Amino acid sequence: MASLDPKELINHFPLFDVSLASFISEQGETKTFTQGEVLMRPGQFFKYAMLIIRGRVKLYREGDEGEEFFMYYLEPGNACALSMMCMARSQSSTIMAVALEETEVVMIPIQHMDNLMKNYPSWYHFVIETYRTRFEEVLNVIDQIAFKNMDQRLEWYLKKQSDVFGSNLALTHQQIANDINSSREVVSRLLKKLEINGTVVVERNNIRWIG
Amino acid sequence: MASLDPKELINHFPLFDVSLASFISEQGETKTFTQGEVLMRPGQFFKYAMLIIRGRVKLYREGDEGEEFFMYYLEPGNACALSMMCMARSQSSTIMAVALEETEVVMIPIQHMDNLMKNYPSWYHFVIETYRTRFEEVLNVIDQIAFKNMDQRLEWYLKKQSDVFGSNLALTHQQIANDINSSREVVSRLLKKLEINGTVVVERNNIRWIG
DNA sequence: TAAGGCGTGTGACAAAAATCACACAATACC
DNA sequence: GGTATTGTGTGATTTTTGTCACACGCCTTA
Repeated sequence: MASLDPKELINHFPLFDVSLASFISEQGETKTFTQGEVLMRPGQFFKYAMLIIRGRVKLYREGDEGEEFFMYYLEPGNACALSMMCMARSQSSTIMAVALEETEVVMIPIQHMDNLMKNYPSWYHFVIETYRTRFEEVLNVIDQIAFKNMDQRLEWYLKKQSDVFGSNLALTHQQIANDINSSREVVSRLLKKLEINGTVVVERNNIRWIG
Repeated sequence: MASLDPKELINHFPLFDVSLASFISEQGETKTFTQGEVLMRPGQFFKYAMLIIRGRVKLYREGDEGEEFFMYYLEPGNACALSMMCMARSQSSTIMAVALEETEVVMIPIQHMDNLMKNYPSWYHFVIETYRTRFEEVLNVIDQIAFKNMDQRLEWYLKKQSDVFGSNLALTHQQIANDINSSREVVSRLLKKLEINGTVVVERNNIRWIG
């Protein structure tokens, strides 16, 4: 149970001022999720706002028949926007968040929210900034699936992945197909095109993003 | 220039407490947009948070080639979530908001935000609730376009329209096609199916939603 | 090194949706 | 009333994407 150092907190969350960081380090509980563990699932009621300190979390939408659709990752310095809309009466929002690797999270109980909002301007700046970023992200996702074809969506997806993981993407075609809600064969074919095009190199279990 | 009555404000915004309502009625500027006027356009920097008092606003996403994709309506008692993420450095968010009819809006200058957040808990409850609602809405849109076929999307679209406008929808097939980013012919054919199915009655310039 | 699982490649086909071409009915407007 | 405009209906065709069937290579492990 690593104790929470205000300085380290500010390192990850530069918007926080000192008093906020020390408040959170006192009142927040840190929790470590193991790889594959679910941070958030459909219909859940939130008792904590969650800040990512270490690790990586994958957010995706679930369809009625169990399909998945990747939305974005949370990294250290991010917060889970949905967890901060915590006053919500528990609605069955079908969104899933799972830890991609071992992930350390600061959990702030919701009863502190009023206090935080009222007395720590840097907190609500952070909250608003978090919402804004995620909203933009989700709007971009809509652009892709509303206006673009599979080939462009695939390219956009790979670029987004490489922003997070670097140019070597340890992904199978099947995993990609799941993330963009397509099928393995289609992904294989489109990847081949991109390879000819020179934007990727396709290897077994690995895709090198050239751009 | 209708003066702003705190009581009327609370009528539309039941989450507001009295002190908040009177602050807003003093500091907010009311503005009336005419039909078709743009409240918000791509790349705009916000100077005001906008609350809808009267009328109706249509929000949609614009594609690179000028395509439109309908997202949701704002009605009296709603606020424009994006306008409240106003501290943002002006990002070219390609979202459009236009008045569907004559629409009255309370504009709250952003310099009051800190004060509102700090001293009016009912304000930030309202802000969070606004974000939450819109986020959910946008996630539902993603569900539709990610997981559903055109026929289901059309049905969902019509249902959403009827929630706002009642069962008589004064829409042409072309307008619908624009909103869901499809083509007129496809919409015509699917509407015919829905009519046989018994969920709508198709008339010229009008669709009766039966459900 | 043989066997089996997993990841990938590919052709043939099916389904969904977009596009093209045109007919025609309802309404608006002279 | 006649004409133009706008909205709708419908077949034929194309494009895009998904599905099926199967081959094959790589990698693990027994």
